[in-house]
Amino acid sequence: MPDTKRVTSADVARLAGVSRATVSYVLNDTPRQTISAGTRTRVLDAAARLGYSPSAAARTLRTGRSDVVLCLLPDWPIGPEVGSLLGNLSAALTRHGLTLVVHPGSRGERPVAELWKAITPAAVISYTEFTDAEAAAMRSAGVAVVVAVPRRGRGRELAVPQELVGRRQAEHLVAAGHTRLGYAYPDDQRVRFFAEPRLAGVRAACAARRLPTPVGLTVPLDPSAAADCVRRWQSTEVTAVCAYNDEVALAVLAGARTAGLSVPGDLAVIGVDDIPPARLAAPPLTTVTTDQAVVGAHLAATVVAAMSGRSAPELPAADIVRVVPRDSA
Amino acid sequence: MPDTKRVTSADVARLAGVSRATVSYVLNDTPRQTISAGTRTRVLDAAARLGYSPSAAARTLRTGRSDVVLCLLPDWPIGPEVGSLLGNLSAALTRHGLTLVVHPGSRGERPVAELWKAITPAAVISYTEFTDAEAAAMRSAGVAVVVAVPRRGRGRELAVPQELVGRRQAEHLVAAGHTRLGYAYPDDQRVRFFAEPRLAGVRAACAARRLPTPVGLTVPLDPSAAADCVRRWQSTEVTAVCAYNDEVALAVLAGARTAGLSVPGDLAVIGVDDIPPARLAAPPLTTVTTDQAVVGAHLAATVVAAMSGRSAPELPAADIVRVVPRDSA
DNA sequence: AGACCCAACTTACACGTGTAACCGAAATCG
DNA sequence: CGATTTCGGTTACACGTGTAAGTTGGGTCT
Repeated sequence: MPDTKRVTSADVARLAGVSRATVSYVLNDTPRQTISAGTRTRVLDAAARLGYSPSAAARTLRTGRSDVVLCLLPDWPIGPEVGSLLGNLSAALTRHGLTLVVHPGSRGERPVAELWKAITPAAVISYTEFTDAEAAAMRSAGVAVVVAVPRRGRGRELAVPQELVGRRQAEHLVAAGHTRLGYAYPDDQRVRFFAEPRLAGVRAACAARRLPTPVGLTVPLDPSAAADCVRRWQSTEVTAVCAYNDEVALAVLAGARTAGLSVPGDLAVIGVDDIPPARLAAPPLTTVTTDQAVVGAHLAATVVAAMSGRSAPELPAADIVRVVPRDSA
Repeated sequence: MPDTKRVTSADVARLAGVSRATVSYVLNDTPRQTISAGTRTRVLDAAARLGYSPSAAARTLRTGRSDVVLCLLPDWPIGPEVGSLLGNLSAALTRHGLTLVVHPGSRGERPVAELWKAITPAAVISYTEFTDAEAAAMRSAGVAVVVAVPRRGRGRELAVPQELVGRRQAEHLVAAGHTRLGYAYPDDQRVRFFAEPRLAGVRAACAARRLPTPVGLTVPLDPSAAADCVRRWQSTEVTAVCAYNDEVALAVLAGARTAGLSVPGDLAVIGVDDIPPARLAAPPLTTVTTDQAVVGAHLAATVVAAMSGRSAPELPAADIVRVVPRDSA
């Protein structure tokens, strides 16, 4: 490795025969600063020839803010929906001149506090609450903080209303004539933050229709264990279950198969996410899907709003959560 | 937003009644620099009281390198394996004092060139080849470049040898007595870089045993379309198929079901990845899995090796790819 | 007692950039 | 024709940090 020295704007200036400031003005299209066409092309040419790229560190240091948005991901099992959301979010932020980077949850080895220091992002998106001290520290460093988690205490949620997801599931089953519902709770403690509000949504939908409260069971991703759950549901006269997500729903399907029950005849099942295996299951799985493109765009809009101190826009939640009807319910 | 000014090391120095350099020495535990216990605690105390956190930009600017490793992800459908790999990679890098951030492929809207400038990473991990110009630019900026993609031309691969994955699939089927194999190719053009070498591995295994070359078909993630593929295979006397991954394998399963064939009686199927739905399928899906923890650790080791100019360590490939036997093959 | 060393600091500079302030010349205006 | 604006730049400073190169004063060795 010859370890060539970094090419700086001074090198460009020297080659173009102008001052370093002129280079900066040309490259940043600074308004209210006039540059003759001749020198402009000379500077651009020199920059291209040298392969100049400005130092992000120096720029960030000088201007005080970068165009990087940092997304802190908890230690979740990351599936296609999260991947899709991140892709859409990245695209949406790019449209606003921002750049998304994601930090996967590293088994809590290092506190998040260390990370945002190391990046100096313009904004941080987090799916976990910060301590007040952390939030204050970030604000004082000029970082716009966006917490995309359903806040228990506060009135409105920033993220996709997970209650609504649960409600849609229940509504679909009730519309099909079911009156006694079950809820298939995930075995993974890490996703509790998602599971709780979804279950709450199912409960709310049942309560609104004066139906009995759904009987919840924790369903492991294992056919025989799931079969036990299915038998328990049958013994309590449950005819349809809402699953936390498609994987749990597939477990319920497998459990029903093992227990010798037919779906949806003996038991109807509805999932969440519409992962690719859902439509390949036997029977094809009815599920609830969220339009991640809209969610990504909304999250991006929330970020830019937070950066400019304005308040977040509304998310047209009702329009983006819909049932994908297949054969399992 | 009161927009409090950033607290700098000068503030800490003032409060502790020492010079700014002393603060830096204390906070960085600079070797060969002696600090009395009294001032050390005074500095530490002042820093804690003010909530001081050093400016990453300034530090990066001064030292020339940051401790951030940037991973560029192409526009792939991101599943649990990728998520698991990233989590393990992040943990492994953290163990080396590095921080991982991931950039999800944003539909090619912005060239990657823009991004590494904006982050000033110590290293970049990419799953796509760079142009020579890009690589040169990054090297000249002091970025260690690691390309984790099977290089066609070169002899050895950096990433997990995908050929080996295919070989393992074929070996398992052959060991079960199958002689005429099929290959279920994914419908998604974006994963071609993974699919090609896996298919090559299957071909190689067949050739080594003097078996006919596998008959490849592109299998969409749709039951009836997959059923067509299954019938084609049956008409060419294929008794077992290797699928590109578990999703495609599930499609084959669904196709066989639709076509009225039994698995593994009429057709054996083996997938790749061991995603959670695999064991929930009917029948439970035999699959090939890769130990992502080892891969993550190896990738991290490769990165630190590249940063210090050394050559990459060997990956014990043979030990980490293994078959998960279930009922489908 | 003088030479010397070492602990414990401080002073001073460099990293690469953005931008406010300044400046000469040419053009415009009253 | 003098005053003033506009054009096309340059000089100079600040951002916050790491660290090499001094600078003390007190102790040690010869």
